[in-house]
Amino acid sequence: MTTHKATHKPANLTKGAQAVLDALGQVKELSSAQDIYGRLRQTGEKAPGLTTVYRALESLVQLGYVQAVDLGDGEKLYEVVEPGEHHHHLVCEGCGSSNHLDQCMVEEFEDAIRSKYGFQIKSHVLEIFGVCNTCQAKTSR
Amino acid sequence: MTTHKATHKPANLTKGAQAVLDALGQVKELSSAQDIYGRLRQTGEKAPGLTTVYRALESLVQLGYVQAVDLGDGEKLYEVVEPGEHHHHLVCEGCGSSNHLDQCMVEEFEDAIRSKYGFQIKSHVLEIFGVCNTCQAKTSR
DNA sequence: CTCTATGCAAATAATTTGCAAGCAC
DNA sequence: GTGCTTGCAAATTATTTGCATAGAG
Repeated sequence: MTTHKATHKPANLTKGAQAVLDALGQVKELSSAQDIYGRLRQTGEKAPGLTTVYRALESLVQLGYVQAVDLGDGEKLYEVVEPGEHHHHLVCEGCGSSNHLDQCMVEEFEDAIRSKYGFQIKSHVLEIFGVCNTCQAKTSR
Repeated sequence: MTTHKATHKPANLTKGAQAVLDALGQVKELSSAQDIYGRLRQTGEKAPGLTTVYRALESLVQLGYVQAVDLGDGEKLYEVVEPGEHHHHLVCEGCGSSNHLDQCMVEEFEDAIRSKYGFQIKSHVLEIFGVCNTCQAKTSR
């Protein structure tokens, strides 16, 4: 499986969007807009404002560089993805960590759904909650 | 094996919760807390307050009579389900309608995920967005 | 100069919380 | 009376918008 791993060099990005993308690229965990804003404030001295962060995220999502994830707790989370890609998470209720599923099971069903319901899939949301390996050990202690 | 298909008669519900459950049972579409609140105000003369609606929904979800759905647009939607059940939706971006998937594809993967990632699934979220049959016809016009 | 990007403050919107009154048993 | 339920208003939180300034070409 040749995943043609060519991380498109982000271009045409505003300064703010670039800063946000960088900040987002430095963390492995999902981050909220406010997280990013906070992180930028600490790191740089000339950090973009919250408004800019929101606007930057909006365009980055639009451009496909960033994926938005909504875990239902009132704030959206973001993470960097390969342009056009997307993925889903295993969110641990114990430690709050989230790992990517290396494969999107929904796509396997797209054809079936299309033919069964006559529904053409444009996008989807899939997040799985539970207890990760590590936390299972801790809990059963 | 008697499939004992007895729609558990909701008991022990507060007046408010009962009203909310009734209102929710009368609509086929997903409804927001505010929707329900509005509907209750119109219908009855002695309608519960917004606070009560929120609190009722919270307990109904807890009890398993109602399922909460978050489509990522900032407000949670609710619908009545058989106690303990849950299901996912095909949400049409054209007309906003949403239909249930008659089967939860995620459950088929639970074992695979458990053994592959050592992750124990407690719950999950799956919503599919696209264009329904009807709207495809309209759009291609 | 002209246009887009940015930032601050104010505006929204959904939901939650504090607290006093109402009802059930 | 005691305790759970309710409702109103105020508080909270995330996000958006108005508007005026700063920066790029």
